[in-house]
Amino acid sequence: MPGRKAPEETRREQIVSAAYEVALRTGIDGVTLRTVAAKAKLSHGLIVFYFKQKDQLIGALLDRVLATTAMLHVSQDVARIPHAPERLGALLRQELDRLSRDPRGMRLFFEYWALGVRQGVTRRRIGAALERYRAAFRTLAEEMLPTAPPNGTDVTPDALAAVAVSLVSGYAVQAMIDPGHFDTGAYLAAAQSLIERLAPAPA
Amino acid sequence: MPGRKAPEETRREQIVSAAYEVALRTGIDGVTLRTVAAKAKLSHGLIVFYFKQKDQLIGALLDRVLATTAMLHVSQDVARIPHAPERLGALLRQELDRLSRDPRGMRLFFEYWALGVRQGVTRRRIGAALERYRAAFRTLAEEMLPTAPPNGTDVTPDALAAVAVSLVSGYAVQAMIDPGHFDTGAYLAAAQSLIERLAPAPA
DNA sequence: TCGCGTATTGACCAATCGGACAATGAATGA
DNA sequence: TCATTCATTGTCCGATTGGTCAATACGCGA
Repeated sequence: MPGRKAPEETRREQIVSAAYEVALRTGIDGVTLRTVAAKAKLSHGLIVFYFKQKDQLIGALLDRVLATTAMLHVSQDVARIPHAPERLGALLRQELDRLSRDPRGMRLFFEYWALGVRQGVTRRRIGAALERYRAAFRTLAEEMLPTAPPNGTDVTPDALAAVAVSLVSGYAVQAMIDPGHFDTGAYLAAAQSLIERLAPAPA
Repeated sequence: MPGRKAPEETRREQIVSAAYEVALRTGIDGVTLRTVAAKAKLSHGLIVFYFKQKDQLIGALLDRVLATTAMLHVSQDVARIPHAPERLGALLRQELDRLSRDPRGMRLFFEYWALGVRQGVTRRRIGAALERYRAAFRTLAEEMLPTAPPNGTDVTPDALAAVAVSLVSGYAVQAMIDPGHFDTGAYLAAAQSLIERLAPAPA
């Protein structure tokens, strides 16, 4: 039953969505022209029609993965917290919660990350996404660290932001592989305590 | 040229080594009966002879990956440092250095990690390896944290060890994907500073 | 109403995969 | 010395993959 049906740009999005669903269940390896076509209820020839090469579909899928995984959204509730370190701690909690609720996206992120280590294009895009994610934390970090560090040690906002990202991704690595055993509460408490200690006395 | 040549157990090891070399270059996907056979200069039929299923070869390869990646070896030099937090900091530096020198193993670790999220057997083995790695840090953490936490906050040794693991793996995630841009020195300094702040006054 | 362009299909192809298996040659014990 | 054992090879097979392409059905402008 060929013919025109959906507006052009929607088709691509529909296909990527199908690919995303497949990838969430079976990983990048499971994303095949035919599995995606089946999920989208299209012929696999059509997938090739819109994405000339499979790599282009995988590339388009990366966009969605990064958008849903490596994007930091500071909620209103968090933004209202006056004490900066506490705000950072709340943001950390929010991210860990998000990871706990839906770990599937993070797995895809790591799969792409492994790909990116060898693929120049993928690497740059993931690097940029990580940098954006870090930058969001850096804004908070700058408010937390006055020009003169409290204890004489030099903790730059940049480095603090990187540590925050490590705390998030490291949590995923450890907790997702062994959800029953890992003590999320204690982890979060320790992380927040470390951050709290870094700040000058609360206003 | 069939016939007997190498003692039985050596063959398996030789094959796994070949598989490891292949995997370091091309990832798990690149590990194929034929590529491994070529690297080991054997026929691919022989690989099947020793590992009845390809999964068993992949499983055996995981052992090597975990042994070379998620294994914490406390060197003599580090062990000699008297001040506990400083010792932990040195250990952190050692691990980051190790990752910088050879990042390839870590990529394989993450590939297996992504596999493990869905494969029960793989998951348990990676989880156990991570637990061992954490335990090594926990020993140090316990020496650092007296029964009564210094600042009233409850940072358990377990949680501190988990944070240390996060700092290592998080470093890999961020630095390996963008080696030129990431400031390793500042990161290490910040991490060490955070740890230092946690300890009671140095003896 | 009739082409025209194009979105869509399904059949087809070569390559590659994991795995099965008969054939073979070397070492070993009697 | 010879038969037995088994490590080793290469061929073969079915399944799956990414990709090509002719055929086709549908919407739209004339």
